[in-house]
Amino acid sequence: MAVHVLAVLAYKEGDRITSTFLASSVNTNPVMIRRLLLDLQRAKLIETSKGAGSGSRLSRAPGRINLAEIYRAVEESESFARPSGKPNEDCPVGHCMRAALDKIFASAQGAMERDLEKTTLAGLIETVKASCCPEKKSR
Amino acid sequence: MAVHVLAVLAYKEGDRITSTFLASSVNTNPVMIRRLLLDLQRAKLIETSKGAGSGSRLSRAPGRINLAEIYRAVEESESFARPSGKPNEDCPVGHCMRAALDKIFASAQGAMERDLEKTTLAGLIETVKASCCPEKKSR
DNA sequence: ACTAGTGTAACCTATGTTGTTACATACATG
DNA sequence: CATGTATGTAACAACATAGGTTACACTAGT
Repeated sequence: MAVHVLAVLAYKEGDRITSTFLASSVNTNPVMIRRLLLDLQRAKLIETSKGAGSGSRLSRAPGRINLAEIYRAVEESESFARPSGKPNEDCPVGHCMRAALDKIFASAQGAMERDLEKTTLAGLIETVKASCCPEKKSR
Repeated sequence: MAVHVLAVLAYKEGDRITSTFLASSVNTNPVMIRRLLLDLQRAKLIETSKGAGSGSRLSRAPGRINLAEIYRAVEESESFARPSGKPNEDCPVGHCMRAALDKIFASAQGAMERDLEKTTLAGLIETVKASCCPEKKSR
């Protein structure tokens, strides 16, 4: 969903878009969008200004933003891979295993992000345009 | 957690272990374990027999089981990456984007699994033994 | 000052996950 | 064959989490 928002921002490159507009575009409500925008701001992917006539825009060209960055920007607040964060160290082996697994899993996640880095926001948009929009142009 | 269970089974290689034993080892209850074992059976990672004096054991040597298999065995029933499965196709671009994203994400997940394939259950256990157990040997 | 917008908190609801109890079934053993 | 042990599975409560809603303070352009 973060990607969807970024894609809209990329589409209207340079313009400041309000969270209300984004919300209706992604079909959710402004608050969810704003919560998401905060993450993206922290990741320096967008710039947001306050006050009347303001909104958000990309802080970089869509060709210089890759999907791994977006993933990271939202992933850390969604903390995947740690659903069972029990400090339940009843057996020492379990705790050691966790440490070992964390390392292995971090490596795997690294591999995944390296793959995501290969796609930029601009590239994604082109793919979308090419693969789908010709079929149905209106609406 | 699935890995934890498999590790115990690997540790007691060949023996049939009851779900009750595994449950206390992982500090959960037998039903959770059995639910997990069903996934692992489907993935042909373990064999389980019914009746008295029965239980589960690995169906292959721990050196021939890699973490990607385990991940796949449990992941499909946990269906990660599809949390927002809304059929909410209010805008056509959104639907196309989803398709494109699915492809990209599948690729990324593939990269991750390829990384996980590099570690076998036996390898993991060795790592655990080497990195941790020497420090505290008892309990 | 007024208005349009963000940032943020409090709260509710729906959904999923975990834990628990219960029971039918299967099988090994005496 | 009777019995005890273990799995498979369903039903349900307890809990955690995500998503949505409302409300309100604050900021900046007009």
